[in-house]
Amino acid sequence: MSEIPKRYDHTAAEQRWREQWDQWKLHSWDESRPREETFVVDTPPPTVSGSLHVGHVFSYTHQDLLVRFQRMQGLNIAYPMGWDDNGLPTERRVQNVLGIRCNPHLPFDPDWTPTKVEGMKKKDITITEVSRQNFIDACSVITEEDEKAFEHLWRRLGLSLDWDEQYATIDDLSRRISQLSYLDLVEKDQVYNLDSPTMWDIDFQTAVAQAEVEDRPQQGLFHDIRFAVEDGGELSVATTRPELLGACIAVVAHPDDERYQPLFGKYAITPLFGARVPILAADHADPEKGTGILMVCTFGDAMDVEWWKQSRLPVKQLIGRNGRLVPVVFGQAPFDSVNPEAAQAAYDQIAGLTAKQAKKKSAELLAEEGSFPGGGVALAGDLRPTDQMVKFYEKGDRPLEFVPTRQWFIKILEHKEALMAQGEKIQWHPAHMKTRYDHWVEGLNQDWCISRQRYFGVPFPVWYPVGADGESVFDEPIFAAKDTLPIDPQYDCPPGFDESSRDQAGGFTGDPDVMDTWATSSLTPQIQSHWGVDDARHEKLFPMDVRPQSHEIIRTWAFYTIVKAWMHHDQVPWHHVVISGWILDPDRKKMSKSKGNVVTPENLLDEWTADGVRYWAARARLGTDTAYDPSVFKVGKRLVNKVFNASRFVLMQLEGVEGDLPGFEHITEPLDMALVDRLRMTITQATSAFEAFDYATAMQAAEDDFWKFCDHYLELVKLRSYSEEDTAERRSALAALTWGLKTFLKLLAPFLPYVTEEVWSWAFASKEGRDRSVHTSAWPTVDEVAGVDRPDYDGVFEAAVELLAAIRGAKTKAQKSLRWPVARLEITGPEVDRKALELILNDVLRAGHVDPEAVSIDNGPSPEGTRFAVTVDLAEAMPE
RNA sequence: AGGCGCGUAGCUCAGUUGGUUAGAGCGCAUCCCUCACACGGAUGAAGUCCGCGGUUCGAGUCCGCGCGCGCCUACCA
Repeated sequence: MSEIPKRYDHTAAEQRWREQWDQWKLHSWDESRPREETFVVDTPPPTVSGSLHVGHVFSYTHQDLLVRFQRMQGLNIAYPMGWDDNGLPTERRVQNVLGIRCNPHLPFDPDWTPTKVEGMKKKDITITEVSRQNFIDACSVITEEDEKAFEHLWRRLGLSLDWDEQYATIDDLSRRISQLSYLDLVEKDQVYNLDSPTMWDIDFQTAVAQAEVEDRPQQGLFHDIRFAVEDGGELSVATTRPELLGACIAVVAHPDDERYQPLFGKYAITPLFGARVPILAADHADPEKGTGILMVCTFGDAMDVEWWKQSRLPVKQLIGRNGRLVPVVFGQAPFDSVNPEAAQAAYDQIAGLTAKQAKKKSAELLAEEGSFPGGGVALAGDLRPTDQMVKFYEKGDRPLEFVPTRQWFIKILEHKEALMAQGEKIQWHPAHMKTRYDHWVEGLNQDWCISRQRYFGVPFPVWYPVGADGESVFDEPIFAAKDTLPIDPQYDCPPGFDESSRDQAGGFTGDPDVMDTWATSSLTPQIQSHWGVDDARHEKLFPMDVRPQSHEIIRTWAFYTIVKAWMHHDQVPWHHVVISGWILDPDRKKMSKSKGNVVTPENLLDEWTADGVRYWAARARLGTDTAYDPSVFKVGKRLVNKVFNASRFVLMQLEGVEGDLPGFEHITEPLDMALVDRLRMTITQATSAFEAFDYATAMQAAEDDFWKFCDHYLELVKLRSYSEEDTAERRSALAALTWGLKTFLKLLAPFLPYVTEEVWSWAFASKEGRDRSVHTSAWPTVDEVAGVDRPDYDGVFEAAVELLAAIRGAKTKAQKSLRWPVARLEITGPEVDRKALELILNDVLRAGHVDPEAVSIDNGPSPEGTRFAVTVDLAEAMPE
């Protein structure tokens, strides 16, 4: 046994164990072992350019707790680390830090090296355009620093990740597998490209998918606009988007709406632009809302898009990709007008404006005399405020528009049932999180748009022929061969072509878009398993056991991953999804950087120890959002200290022992048997909780019993174990202490990996094999102590605790030290309790400093809720 | 507007299939340096289990209706 320090220096110990674990390769996946002995985790790759905050510490600790339990079960752990450096956050960060922009049409420049412009004045920075490959290289330079920060924190926190298994979502392997996935879906006819109105962010100038859209409340203004009816009369339309009046293709009311039934089939004439538009019946018109009749524009909202698709009416697109109104010519299809000159004069005043500016200007024009056909004012009454929900890109600042563009889609709408069935095959923890998945799948209304008009990302491995007329033939894409991946169609040429025919009539052109980042991160299981690259490895890792993640990305990360695994493999990607909650600040809002309420994790580790911080995370139940409460760190640190000191005490008792530590066959004293019996229950509870992924309950069971071990058992057994003589009584104590401590260390090891390993190394570690580290030692089972008898009566431990508390209470009330001797102790109680008490009476009397001669025990009633009535008379004075 | 979850001590949270007198920690109060630990320990005070109604011998727990909070979906005339 090595020298035991008096105090726990957590900083030094943590560092020492980190290095030792690395040296032992304790967390490495063993590729040679079979799948059934392996536990595979689909680790969430953090967005590396995001900030590190306590939320990360929280959820990554949860994964690690489960992993550590499985490792102690003897399983081979595959727990890799991924980095999400693909996509907009990285693109923006790299642009800002290096002062560059990606231009995928530029050739790769092997001599270019990134230079930081951070801290320079804005006017001194000249933006350099670089090729996509140079941009990707620059990204890896910048993200490397961010990854270092994560890795440093993760290591300090004691996450048992396999650092030899890392990937990044923009690296060659990830790009290769993303492109392979796309080509596989092309072969399976699950992907198509289409020129159609799509949700479009005017600032990022890219298409976005349904999952990336969020609704935000906005205040809109109803404009009541008078339309003339061709055969005479008029109608009034209420709209919040008067700037789209020129895009109006029809006016619709509900088929049952008697007010408008006489008008169906007639035509209306729009004010200002004099367009002749049909008046039609449509189910989506709500008679209660507005005036009950509305204008359909291309495109004001998703309903307009839906209705337009089945209407066969032309598109009159006014909103451009930059969000400004595009120039159009009135009098030419589709912008026909009964008065082209007036229409053009009106439109020229709003062309080039943003939608917001055009809205205001349109209202002014509509309020002018003569704006209504044949004289009068088209804008009726006052503008009326209305609360509306408007679709935004989740990262965007201005509302989405529907703009016709060519995009790639994965078919998901026609697979709702199958995807729902896949959700059924996965165990969700907690179970109610599955309803979020179900709701999302039920509510799908668009196929998955996977193309983005950005520069930094995984390109589509596709080219298009360019016809003799110079137009790209999008219906005849040329796909890359799978064995050439990853490719970039901006540099690489399709088979049979060379660079000279790029973008030439009769030649080819590369697809300019990149994939949605989810198209890559939906493949994290396949990236880790090296699907399509290393079949043997794939078989050993796929499907995985567990996907840990948080609940807000069920509709994206979980959903898309399930989609891909089903389409590629007809399998679920993993058998369990484990959902962590959020850390909320005291106002019950999610902690996030933008709200300025994040706490830097490294300081927490310094102050409260890594184990203490892990304790804090482990206290939160699965899937439950938890208020940030720093007082819990203190409790964690207290537990760490307690483990250290209690262990020191136990091992001091063992100091004189020759040879092996006493085995549990020496456990003969009733109190010691009672300790073993308590631990049987604790082992059972902790194990079944962990098997259900409920680490919080597992920890609570271990922690509660450990405190009882310290506060009660150690106090009771102390004086018996102090004895110098080698008696059976003492040997029983030492055996129980040894086994008890060893078991508690194991039960607490997943939560407090550092301090338990430190203590383990003093007494229990072997040179080789699983017992070298507590973290690979076997998780305790009740079978180990099958040979230890139970005490003859129940409640032995509880009876001892109750009597000792009565003795201590008397001393505390008298404001005496707990060592103060007891002159007389009278105990009365029912027979069954007295029998139990008698089994351990000597231990209690020793711990309470009671002379056995001063005790009387009688049959009699005890007060409600107690076993005994106890009278304690203290001695007059403390003996010298 | 639908759905999911939640509402228990000043605070953060446990509370199994309904079953004596509802628990823990923090905080608070009083006390104790004791040969593992004062980075410790002992003892104690503290609750209308959100409200109303119902089922039941019995409800924090089950059912109904409200109220409040969070989230997920839907909602751009």
